[in-house]
Amino acid sequence: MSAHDDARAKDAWRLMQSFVFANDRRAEVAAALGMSFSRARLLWRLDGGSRTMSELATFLHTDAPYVTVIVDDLEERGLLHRYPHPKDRRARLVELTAEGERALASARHILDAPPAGLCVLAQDKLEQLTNLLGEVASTASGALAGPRGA
Amino acid sequence: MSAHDDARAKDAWRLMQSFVFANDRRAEVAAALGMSFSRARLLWRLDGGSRTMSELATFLHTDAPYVTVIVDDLEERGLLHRYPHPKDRRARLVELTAEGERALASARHILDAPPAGLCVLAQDKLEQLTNLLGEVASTASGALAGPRGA
DNA sequence: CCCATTACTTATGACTGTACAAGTATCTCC
DNA sequence: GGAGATACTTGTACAGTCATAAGTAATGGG
Repeated sequence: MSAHDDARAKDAWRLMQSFVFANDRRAEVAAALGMSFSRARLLWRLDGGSRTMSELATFLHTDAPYVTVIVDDLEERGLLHRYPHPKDRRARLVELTAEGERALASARHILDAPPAGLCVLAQDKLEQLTNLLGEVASTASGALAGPRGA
Repeated sequence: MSAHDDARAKDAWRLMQSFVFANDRRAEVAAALGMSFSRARLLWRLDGGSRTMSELATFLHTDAPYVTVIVDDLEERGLLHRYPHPKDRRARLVELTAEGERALASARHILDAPPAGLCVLAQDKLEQLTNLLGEVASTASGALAGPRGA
């Protein structure tokens, strides 16, 4: 890749990063759910099924004791519950409650609202942008799971 | 705007947000500088010239007492220094030291490195993406200042 | 069978960040 | 000229984040 391409990738990255940071919704999600964003991210991870405590620790990039604290808190709020692992009696599984799913839907609703800057783009350009971003995403080979915030 | 456009804007936003979150560099910046990301953001704000304490408080969305604490810390590390306002003896101005500028350059270097997913895009597509993002940015009428993290 | 490892929990401590109260010094406007 | 507001600082309390140490219970491989 030429220096020109590298400069261009840098421009694109800077524009993208600035735009996402300028339209940061994490505080809004945290406020709407009445919890920190990292708790919301844990709920997000439980979308699609149960997880073990250690898997949640890996996902959140944190140590097991702190996951215990977070899961305690969310369980106390009625958003998830723990239950024994069917095969490994050391392990616990965690799944969303109905109320947790509602909280998650609320968070998704906030996060997914596109900023004004995107909405006013011409239809053909919006389609182009989406296709290009889709290509970037598939090239990055990352599953489009929930966002990873601080 | 039609429902179709709205759905398309949503897709673009979701792809963009996921990509930026998946390539979140704030922890890396914090680790490299040995400080929290909000301290790094304060340094970023001083790029381009001095600011008053109250202006920094506004920028960081925090109370004045905490800005005092952060500025105390950064001054103690030799990254910035305070000096009296020439016209308002109540106010203090804050500016980067040479070492603070070096720290800022280091942070910028980390933040600006484009993720692999962008670098492998074809040259013509990369150019298209950059142009579209530039249009989004100018439409959003937001100055491309430093990123705003949590 | 036993030991090292794993899964999770409890306890503790440090740092980050928010918020409020109260203080000093200064500015501005009536 | 003085009262009210502003700029910043000091102090305090609290919540969140995140780490380490040590504990119990269970697993798996030698």
